[in-house]
Amino acid sequence: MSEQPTPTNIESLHEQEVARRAKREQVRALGLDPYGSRTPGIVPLREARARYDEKADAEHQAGGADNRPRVTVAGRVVLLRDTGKLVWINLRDETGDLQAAVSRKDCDERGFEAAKLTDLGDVVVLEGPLMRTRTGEVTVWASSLRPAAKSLAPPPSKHEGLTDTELRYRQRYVDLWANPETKGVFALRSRIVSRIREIMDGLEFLEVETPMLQALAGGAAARPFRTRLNALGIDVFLRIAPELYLKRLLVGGFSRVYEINRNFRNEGLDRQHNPEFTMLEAYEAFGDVTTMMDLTERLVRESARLVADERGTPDDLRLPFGETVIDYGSPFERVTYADLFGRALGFAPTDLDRVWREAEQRGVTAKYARHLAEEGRAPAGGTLRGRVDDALVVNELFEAFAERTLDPGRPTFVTDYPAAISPLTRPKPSNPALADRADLFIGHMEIAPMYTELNDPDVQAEKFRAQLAGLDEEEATFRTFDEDFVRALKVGMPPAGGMGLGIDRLVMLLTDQRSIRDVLLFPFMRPEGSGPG
RNA sequence: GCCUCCCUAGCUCAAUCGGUAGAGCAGCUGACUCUUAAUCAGCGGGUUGAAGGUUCGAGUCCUUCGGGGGGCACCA
Repeated sequence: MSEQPTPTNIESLHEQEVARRAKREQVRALGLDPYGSRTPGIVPLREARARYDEKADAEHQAGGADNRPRVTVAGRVVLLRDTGKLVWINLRDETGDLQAAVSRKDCDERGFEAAKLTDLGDVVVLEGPLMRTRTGEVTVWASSLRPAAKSLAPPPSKHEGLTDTELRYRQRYVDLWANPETKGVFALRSRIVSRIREIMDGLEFLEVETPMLQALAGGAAARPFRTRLNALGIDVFLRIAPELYLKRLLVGGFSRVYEINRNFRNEGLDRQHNPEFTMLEAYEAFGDVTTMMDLTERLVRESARLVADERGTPDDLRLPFGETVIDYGSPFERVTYADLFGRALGFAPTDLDRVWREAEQRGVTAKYARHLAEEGRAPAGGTLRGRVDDALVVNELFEAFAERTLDPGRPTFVTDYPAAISPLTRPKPSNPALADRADLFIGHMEIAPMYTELNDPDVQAEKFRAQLAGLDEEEATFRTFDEDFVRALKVGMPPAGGMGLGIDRLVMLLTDQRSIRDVLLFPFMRPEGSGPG
């Protein structure tokens, strides 16, 4: 046929693909299309198994009338046992596995011949009555079999599946059919996101979509991806956060908005970071950090409940994550930033002499020295104090030594963050050095920050300016002052609470996956074959 | 970007101190109408990620490159 590979081509193919191509031709010679066609009435395998009728089967086996339910099923061939005039085929679809048998006596002739030409990994359609074998296995006893998709690729080990992590990520389409657990993770992810949408919609939050292509990449402190808008001849950025647009909607009069969508950050890749990741961001007019904490706790607990239901233990919201068990059922812990700092370090974050001494001893200020040196502003061997914001150094100590002391099994809100590291957050009226910001930690991961949003345009403008002051040239190109956002605040934004929930990390926790790549269908991978050879 | 470990047949894995690459499954040929990781008999399959180097001899040691895992840095 026209699409047959040339001889030189065929030599380059692996023997197993050659064999499969030959069988595909034999299927065509039978007058069957190896790639199938529209097929009505296909019953999912789990449903087919459920339709098995014990009485009808017994009646038929006793020589009575054949009232056995008949089904049409389709699936990928995951096991194959050819005993001559009887071929056993184990099918798999997204609902599970089911056995079928194709006998020379009971199947149509072309179907039987096609069964003999079937390989592991092929997709086939079978039709026939449901019966139980002598060993008790519910089986579709085929009256017909039709090919639906010839697989030319040799399948992974039918026993071990696909274990090579690189192949699992690069060829997710194989991983998904060969390792059913993988499909389970992504099905659960989908249901978790649906549940979150249900809850948000039920609370009358309006789901919106805001720009992913932005002329200014604001709303967070991260390096953006830069791209080009040819029509206007300008550079634009993939968003690092939707925050500044969602807040504009509060100005416009929407009182509760949320968005579940992708953010892009041009940073490192590791077990908790992918260049694109999914966030829920929500804003509530006349809310504050505490209403957002309540909302976050509810979203996380209800998501955990969904997973617990799935596990068949709906009343036990303690779920495993690696070696630890996380308790989603009890009220989440709350601890202030200063208390946690003091407990872990043994002195208060306001004791700046001690902070600087410890920071330099413990080496957390080294990177600031390096940065200043790179910019040629380094004080030769001198102290950094006075040149680096105290709050940044406090936070270095906090992240390096305090965060890790949190109990990974108890979801915990850390509250009252320093105002200096929270530029979009409203300072606490009772203590302007602190911000009305909280962060939820679970399993040693930061899952969600929550804020009382800043809505004074003058204070916002001042914070933007302060943030821009110390930037190098490269950073300055994407951290431009967002004039329009300040203009929006001048129009007047109601007081509001806001939050961002990292969906991928939440799914990691709830599906017990230690790598973000295991909860992303297509995690970012270096392109194949880019180098020499 | 840095450190470190890994890459052997289609898949999953072996190969002692540097001694001339094996197994199971898959594939091919044959047998088999209740098997289910089917079984039985036979057969083929490798530039050991790539390129250099050391050595009488390299899957094994060294260098560079590619890809991956883990860690650091950056960040959520």
